[in-house]
Amino acid sequence: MSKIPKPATIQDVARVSQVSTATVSRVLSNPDLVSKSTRGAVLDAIRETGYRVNQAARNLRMKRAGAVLILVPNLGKPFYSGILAGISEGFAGSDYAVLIADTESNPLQEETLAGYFRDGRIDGAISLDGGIPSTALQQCVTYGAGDRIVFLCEWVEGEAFPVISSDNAEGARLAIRHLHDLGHKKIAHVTGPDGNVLTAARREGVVEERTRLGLPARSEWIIRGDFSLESGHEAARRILAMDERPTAVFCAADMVAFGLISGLVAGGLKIPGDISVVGFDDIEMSGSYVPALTTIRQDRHQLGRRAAEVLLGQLANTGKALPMKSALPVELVTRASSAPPN
Amino acid sequence: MSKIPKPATIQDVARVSQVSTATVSRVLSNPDLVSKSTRGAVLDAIRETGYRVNQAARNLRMKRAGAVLILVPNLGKPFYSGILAGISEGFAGSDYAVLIADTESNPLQEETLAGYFRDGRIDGAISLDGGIPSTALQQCVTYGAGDRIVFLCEWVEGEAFPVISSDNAEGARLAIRHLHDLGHKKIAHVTGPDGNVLTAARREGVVEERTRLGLPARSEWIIRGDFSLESGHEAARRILAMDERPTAVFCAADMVAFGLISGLVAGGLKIPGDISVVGFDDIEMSGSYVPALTTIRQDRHQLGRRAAEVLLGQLANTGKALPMKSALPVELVTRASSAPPN
DNA sequence: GCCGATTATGTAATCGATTACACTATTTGG
DNA sequence: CCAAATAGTGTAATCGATTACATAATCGGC
Repeated sequence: MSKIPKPATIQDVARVSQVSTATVSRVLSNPDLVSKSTRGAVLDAIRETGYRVNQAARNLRMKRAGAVLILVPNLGKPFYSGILAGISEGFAGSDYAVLIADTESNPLQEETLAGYFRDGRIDGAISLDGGIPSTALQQCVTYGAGDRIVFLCEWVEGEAFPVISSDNAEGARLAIRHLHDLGHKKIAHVTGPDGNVLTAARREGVVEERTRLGLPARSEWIIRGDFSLESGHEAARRILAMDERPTAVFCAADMVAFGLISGLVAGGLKIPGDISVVGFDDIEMSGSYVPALTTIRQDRHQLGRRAAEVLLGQLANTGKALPMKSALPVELVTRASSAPPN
Repeated sequence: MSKIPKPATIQDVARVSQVSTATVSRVLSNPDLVSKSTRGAVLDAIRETGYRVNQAARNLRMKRAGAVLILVPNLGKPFYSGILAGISEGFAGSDYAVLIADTESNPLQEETLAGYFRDGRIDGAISLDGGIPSTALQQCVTYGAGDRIVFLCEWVEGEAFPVISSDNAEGARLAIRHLHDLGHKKIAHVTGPDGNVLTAARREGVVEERTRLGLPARSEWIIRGDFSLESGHEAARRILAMDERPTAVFCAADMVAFGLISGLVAGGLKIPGDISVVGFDDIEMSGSYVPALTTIRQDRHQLGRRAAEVLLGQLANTGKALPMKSALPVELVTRASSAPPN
């Protein structure tokens, strides 16, 4: 039996450094209140004892949960990985634990989110899911959590929570402009699901830019999708059946582009020879897909970091909400799936 | 200003039901010790006050962390989503919070994992990463956490922790047998990265079954990959350059199969016409890929659940470790990417 | 009808931190 | 040189649960 060294408490540190626990606590959380010499002695004692603060005790006393919850629509979508990494990084320095919940596999019950706040299990939340019911959000507000919820990428229309997202409309415009610059005129767009805020923003960008550039618009060139591989494949079927095929397609997500490309290829078309394809997101696979996908890059890592920072700010400021919407820049990444029309 | 109802404590419940806090506590954690009538009164009071136990207080008193950590090699890989869902589900009933860490984006420092245990931030861990250094694991053992670590899918060779995984060798055998049954004789295998336990298990299954069936083996038909799309693509290049091409390829992961297929198609081959392809994992995309991928399905949800159950068992049993290795069955899913050779 | 076992409940210590308040020593201002 | 302000530290209450121990009541056996 090896003996397990039991962790040092603040009492131990106080004893070793010959001060009260109050002073030790102050050294940790408010060093300026303590004289330089005492502070040195305490820090030495901390090093000597290997003391680490017990979060459960601190949380209890401070009436915090010491945790934040991240709501992800579907962990399986590669798009979210970089974002989660960014979020983790953003919270790394803090003493908050990061909980992750998949809202698709574990559909959020109406009162679940508010329940987490009520039970003091979380101090704040970041939602990547724009599909949270308003009623659920209102319940959180009731529990005073209204200023500790941040939306990331997606958001709920009509609710006043801070939102960090990419400049979706600009991304769409960039994609259209790129295709236009290559010489394309007949440009189709595969959208996301109806009712999704990203779908709306990107579609608007498409329509706006297409109008601005004086490009022809046919209603069948706006194809409804749902961000999935399948929907891209379905879009390919539709396009193959069109009398007047577009020469380029901008997809609202990379996954859609993959489905589209394999569908078109299966239908005998060459990419980008016959049809150019542009995606959105720049997920990891996109660079190594065959053909490598031209796409709009979202800085997923940065998005995550920013959301973490905003939430940390809210948690620190005992002050009130700071509702705001910040859009991070996006970038066109030109690869092999787009080329001039022949 | 709406007033925020402050949460009821165990004291409130005690007052309302006219018993001591001790009794209330017992009703919650050890109902049999309390008489039926008192129990009823307490439960009524709990309902009336809307009492929820404060985890921070409970954890402090019980010297637990109330959390478990899941170590995931790369959250971005679609393979992990179902597993995480299963794990969450497994812990749903318990009062453990589930923390998730991505070991690739946030490489685990040597002492980090042990540090989590030492600081009482976690009670247990599930690792999907077989690349944890033995030294780090030994440190955990030092802190008495040796029987609260469970490996899932991957594991560390030579360490005595419980392992839950799929029957990898059997999966490989199934794949080879399937191709053999279709009439293939020249079967290649794209492996995972060297040094990975899954790579080894699957390769052994391939070699074993190929031998058993008396199939020819050429060393160039074992192609080293790394579970990535790129490595599949690279494998395609190699195969295209071979004098004696295999008529079927079994890939150690679906992602590899996707890369392989697109590479082969780009090289002018038809799948499965010229070459049949079988993957491993059955990730979400596989069914909707074009062509739909024949693959070995791992029950990811079940894997996650089992790991959660095993860890919960260890956490409940104050007893000692129960090192064991359990292999869940796998299943062949026949789709469009495999067919008889022509 | 008495004694020990069993059942049901209460009292109070405890987990390990934070912080209001009190106190002393030192500095500042007039 | 004294009152008031400031700086530095300690005492002890507190956060909200669990649980060892004490106590009271009930039961069964002989």
